[in-house]
Amino acid sequence: MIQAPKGTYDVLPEDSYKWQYLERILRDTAKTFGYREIRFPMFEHTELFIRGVGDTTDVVQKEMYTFTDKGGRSISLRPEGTASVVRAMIEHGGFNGALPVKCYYIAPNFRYEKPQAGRYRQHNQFGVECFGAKSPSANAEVISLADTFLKRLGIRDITAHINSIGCPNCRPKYYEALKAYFEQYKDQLCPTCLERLDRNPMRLLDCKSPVCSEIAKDAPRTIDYLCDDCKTDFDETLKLLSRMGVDYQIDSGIVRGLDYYTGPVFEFIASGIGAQGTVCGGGRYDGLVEQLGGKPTPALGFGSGMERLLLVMEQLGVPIPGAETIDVYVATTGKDAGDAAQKLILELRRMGISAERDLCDRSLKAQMKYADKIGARYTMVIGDDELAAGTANLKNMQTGEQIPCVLSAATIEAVL
RNA sequence: GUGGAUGUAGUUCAGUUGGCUAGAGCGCCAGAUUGUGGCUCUGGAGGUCGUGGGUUCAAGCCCCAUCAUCCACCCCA
Repeated sequence: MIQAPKGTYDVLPEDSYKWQYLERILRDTAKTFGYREIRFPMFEHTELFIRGVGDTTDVVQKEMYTFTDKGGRSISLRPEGTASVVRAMIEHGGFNGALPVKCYYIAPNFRYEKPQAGRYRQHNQFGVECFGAKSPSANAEVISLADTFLKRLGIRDITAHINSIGCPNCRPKYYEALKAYFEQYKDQLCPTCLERLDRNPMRLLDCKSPVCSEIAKDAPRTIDYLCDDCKTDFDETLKLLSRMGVDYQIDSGIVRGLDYYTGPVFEFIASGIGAQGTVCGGGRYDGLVEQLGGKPTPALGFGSGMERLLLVMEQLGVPIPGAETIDVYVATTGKDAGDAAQKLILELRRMGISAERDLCDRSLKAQMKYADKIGARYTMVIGDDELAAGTANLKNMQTGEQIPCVLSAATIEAVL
């Protein structure tokens, strides 16, 4: 049997309404904040991610689906959205018009990872990017957007964890202090942390091994090493968040794994959906546009994993509206009723009323059972008697009440 | 990439220390004086026991390999 590739999954017809609902809330929220949708390809030149995401990151080093196409180009399936957005904006001169440019996307990402709870090889992400605004109010707006859609989805008890990892000016001093601190404990650190000490020291703050995390507790914190600009930017951002009613906590362990982040970074972390609890993560990346060949442009954004959002909602028991049902099921019996039913449902459908009839030549009883299972709101039985009389009963499947009704789409519509 | 757990009908699972034609609930299909769903009852369809080897008179059960799923590490959304 051929099954879906590892780390992928199917959304079946009985569940797709959940995705449609989620997407609707996300789009509506983005819209109310003045963000417009951007769409971009599912694959890009590998070079884009190497330069954009960073060639030291795990995402680029070992998780990309990279292949050579028939033209000899190195192509990669998109592992994250931001690099593509920036590329598209630079390519089309998006930063030459009115700033800020604010856009969002809903798109799948691909990473060759080992699947587990809340982690897939193809996952869908809702992402938001804001270009050309350096102000704390831009920071606050983006975080507030995330906070807003989470609330609108009914996801409570999730707070924003915020940190600032500093700009290129303050980072070197911090790195020095950080390295000096961890060097003292070199003999106690886990093997992966030892490696991180050289490659990406900030990741040490994030280690979950008991020994390392104990050591990390007293490590120098980025926020104590911020330059004046970064510090006022951070403080101002927090002030605005409080004013906007966004619950947050400062968390010096938030460091992010993509190279392009600078300044404030944040994650919304859920408990109860397994080890992969980050439901939304992002921050400022002021250097990325220039890095990819555009003119220096301040920017920030976030990505939010939609599978995880759905997991959290399920875990919280948040009701998801919109399960699909059918308005009218027309059951038939006898030889001539089929044609009449066909005509009727065609008219109903033209009016935008969803209508179905038997397609399997089944008994009346079986048709009624089917109507019940698909959640038909009303059923109508047409047989020889009804054809002769020109009327039939429209049955409310919830109450069982039957309403006599002329055999015309217009009268049925009136009853509904 | 590392570690742990698990693979038996569509699905959730039983299946004694290896021993007859492999079971149940739910779901599906069909019936219960032949024109009306939900509740109940009856019957039916549906399984290469993940796959390939091995041990044995005999393997769903034991051994090896392999694949897949789940969970954790790592990493990230």
